[in-house]
Amino acid sequence: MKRRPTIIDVAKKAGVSKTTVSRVITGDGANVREETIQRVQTAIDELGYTHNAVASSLRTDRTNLIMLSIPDITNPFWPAVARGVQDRMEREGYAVVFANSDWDAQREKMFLEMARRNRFDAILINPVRVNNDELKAAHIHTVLIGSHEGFPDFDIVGSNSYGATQLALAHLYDLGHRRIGLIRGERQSRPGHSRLQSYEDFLREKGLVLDSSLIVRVPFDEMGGRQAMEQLLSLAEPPTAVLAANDILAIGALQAAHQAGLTVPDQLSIMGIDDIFAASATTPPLTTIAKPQYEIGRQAAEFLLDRLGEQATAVPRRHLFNCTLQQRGSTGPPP
Amino acid sequence: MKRRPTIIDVAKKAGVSKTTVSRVITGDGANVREETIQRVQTAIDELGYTHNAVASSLRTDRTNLIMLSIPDITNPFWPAVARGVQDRMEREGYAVVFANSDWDAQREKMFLEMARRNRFDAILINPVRVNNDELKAAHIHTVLIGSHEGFPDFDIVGSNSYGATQLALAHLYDLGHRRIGLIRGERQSRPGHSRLQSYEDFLREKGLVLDSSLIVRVPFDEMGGRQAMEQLLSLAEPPTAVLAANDILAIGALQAAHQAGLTVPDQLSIMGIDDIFAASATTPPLTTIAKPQYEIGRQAAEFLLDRLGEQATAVPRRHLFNCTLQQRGSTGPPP
DNA sequence: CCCGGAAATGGGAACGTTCCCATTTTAACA
DNA sequence: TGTTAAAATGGGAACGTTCCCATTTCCGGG
Repeated sequence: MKRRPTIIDVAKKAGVSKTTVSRVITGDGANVREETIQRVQTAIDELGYTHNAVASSLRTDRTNLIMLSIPDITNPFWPAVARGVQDRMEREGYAVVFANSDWDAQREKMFLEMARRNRFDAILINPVRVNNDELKAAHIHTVLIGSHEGFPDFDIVGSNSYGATQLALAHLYDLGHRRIGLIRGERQSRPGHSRLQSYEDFLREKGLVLDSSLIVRVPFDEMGGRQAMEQLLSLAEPPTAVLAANDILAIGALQAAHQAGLTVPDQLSIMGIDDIFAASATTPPLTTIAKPQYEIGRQAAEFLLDRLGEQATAVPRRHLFNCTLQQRGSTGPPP
Repeated sequence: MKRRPTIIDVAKKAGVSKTTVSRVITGDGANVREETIQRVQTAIDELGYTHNAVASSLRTDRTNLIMLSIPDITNPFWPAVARGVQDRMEREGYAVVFANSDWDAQREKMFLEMARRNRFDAILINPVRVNNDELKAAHIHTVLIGSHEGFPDFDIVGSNSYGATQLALAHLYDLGHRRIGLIRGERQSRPGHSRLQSYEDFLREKGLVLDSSLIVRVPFDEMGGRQAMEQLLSLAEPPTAVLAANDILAIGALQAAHQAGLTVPDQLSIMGIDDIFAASATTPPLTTIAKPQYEIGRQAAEFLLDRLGEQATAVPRRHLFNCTLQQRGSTGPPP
């Protein structure tokens, strides 16, 4: 008899009904005598009983499982966010599990489908390709992470990426730079867009001319950053400062600059956005814009818990954290 | 009527039995007429039916969910491994989900318990604190990742970390270094141990004296690396080369060396192990030992699939990949 | 000592699926 | 056209839990 013991076995052993056992297990011990609890507990221990969450979920329609869907687990930005999510959700008895889509629309969809079929209680997602309507059609509690436009039906937590870009550009401008390159990522379409918008607005406000050759769009990884920088340096009139849409791109750019024999920041200033771990590891350490990653995760969890409670009808909320300048060594006055 | 449609609703609509619907859904269409399949399919579409994986799992005792439990999602080593796992497992219809214990024994245990209760089909784990017997007691298919000793009952996939250390030390030795520091991590006890062993063996073999002040043990993060390096530099007779147990420690060490005004590699050589992304981003880029991360993940998945098949009684296997030297700019002859 | 209400416990039914086994339909062949 | 085996379909039980509602037990006050 290899069968796993069930609550019925426990009930039999303890000489009570399965209902009583269930009450003990769920901690719904309100109406169970202390002595009975003990008896059940020992039966559980002796049999080595383990709760079957699947059966429980079937009956209750809750799994206590939350999915955190992100595009790129390689980007250290996310683990920091995840920590905030976990700390909050685990306290409420939820387990948080990662789904890494690797920028793959197919995979993102697959995970979404999985969360739905397996009745995950909710999803936290930084969407890659999926849109508002598809998410809505999934009929699962969802909170978005990232400063996305075009998702009117969902709670969103993110950072003010428009403001972050302004902050970065202002820093470079104040140092005296007037010819500033922008390295954008190809993939993360919407925030990239918002950064572009911000860039254009900034130039307009300061009365600088918009030179489209200063805007380069590349894949969202280190190699992309390198390529972009090489392209910028090959211009007849290269920029004196470069802002990359995230630190990974910036690090790639930094490497390319070194390789080209340029001294940073004396001959060229480089900035990133995010303030990931590696940003302080480069030489010179990268000036960047820090986002409150842990807090973002935490706030997203907070929204989610509201949704999981009774706030079902609440209107979609939006919380954008402000970003702060992390001034390090990769920026300085123009040559 | 807010209720989600079930196969019974579908069956009713299509004018067939629920059994037939089930056959269509599970793709077990062997014995279903093409026309019937079509009819069921349209009913499914019209009702917007979605399969309830929870109910299915209850009946079949399979969830097609795999947990990948790792200590530190911040360490870029793991995403690379994960990719190998995912690519292989998803092809077989499994979804891979991350559990990040953050070096926390409590959390690691929690996730293990969760995988068990929720009837995950298997676990891939790089154990932090959990031991052989606890894993065995969980009664769930498990494959270990990492070169751990003390887990006689499980398949293990990892890299030859003993060999990796030898390789690193040989590189430094060949460059002429005779006084080599070792930075160990505190947490990852067993492989750290194996590295220490390797270090001692190497010195013995080369007839070098073992100076215990050259061995520093610190927390497994960047700050740890810095501390360790500061400590080593404060010695009366500091080492001419330093090997760190992983790249993160090495990067911290590199920073500390810069801060102390040392030129790497002219005045001091530094090496890491793992070859994570950031290793090539430092200045100078880090010489390190590369592990075949993707392949490790892939092989682990392969072992797991065997277990999930019929190999239940197979004797535990062990696959250690060899590592290769990634020579970059952080090592050179001693001053 | 009995009564009444609260506390404790128990017995199905239900959750949505898959599997076993039985039954019906199909089609091939004599 | 009848026979038969194979193909297609259907009905109920089972998976292990929780919930509803009924029943029993307990205990203090009259």
